[in-house]
Amino acid sequence: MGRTPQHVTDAELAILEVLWDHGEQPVRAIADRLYPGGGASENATVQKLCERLLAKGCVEVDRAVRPRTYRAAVERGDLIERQLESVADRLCSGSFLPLISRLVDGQKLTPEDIDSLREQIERLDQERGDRDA
Amino acid sequence: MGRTPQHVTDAELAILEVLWDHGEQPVRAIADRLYPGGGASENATVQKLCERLLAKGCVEVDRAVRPRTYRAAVERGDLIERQLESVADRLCSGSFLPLISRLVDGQKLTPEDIDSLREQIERLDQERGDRDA
DNA sequence: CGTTTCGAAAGACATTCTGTCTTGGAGGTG
DNA sequence: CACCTCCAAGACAGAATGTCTTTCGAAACG
Repeated sequence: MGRTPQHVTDAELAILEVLWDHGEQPVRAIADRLYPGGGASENATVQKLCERLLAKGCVEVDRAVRPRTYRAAVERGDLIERQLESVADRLCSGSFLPLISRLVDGQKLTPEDIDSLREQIERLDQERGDRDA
Repeated sequence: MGRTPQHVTDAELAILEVLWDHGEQPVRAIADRLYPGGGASENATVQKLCERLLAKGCVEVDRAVRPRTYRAAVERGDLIERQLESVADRLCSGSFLPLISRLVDGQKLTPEDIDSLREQIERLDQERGDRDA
């Protein structure tokens, strides 16, 4: 339902960061973190952003408790994947290999990253071998 | 100079696609491809988009020839890299490993992609070995 | 029970971005 | 010079984005 991979804006992302890092909490608490010393209008801003995130399926709300609490309904990795899909669709006809190739060939990865990547590949190869065998 | 990694919009990307696929050409020719049967206003639209791409450093213009020609100043891979950097900055504090992990672990890669990727890694390892030795 | 405080929801608002179109003028061509 | 193409600048509407105000209902408190 409502799997709507819409774009998450910067201000909305800030909300999600708080929810990811500190868990479920009411609007007020989120606002206190994002706008220390903020007043009523900042609360309303956070409220509006939470509503938009709700419409995008990125957060869920618990209407049972009195100050209603919001919690993230997507993980960081989900958003990463959405964005990567968007890049692949726009620039590579949906293919992901050009993305990876670019990362590997550029100086974007540390030696540790490369190591980790190689292990991941080997693991994948192994799984594939198991299936084929 | 003016290395301005600004966001390239969809309409601008369409211009770049034409330049990538068919090389340097004047506004008129680009418009004919994007708006077959289009009139003067479509030309102006393409003209405006080319100006914006120019401001973003994504195209260059040859002012010597009479109908001035535009050519791409960035490659597809450059844009891919920009976008990946943007995703990494927004969602992973600039780190690229989470992006790769997500790509490899998800079902986003075909077996052929995996093969290609493994070769790329081996090539990198070899270069690294040569340097270290 | 009346009031008073608080949170929720809706909407108003200014700003920016995006795609499109119009205008005015420069620069060749005949 | 008359003409025609092209370029540059800007006008424009619609959407997105971040912020704020207003309103309403429900809970808390006397």
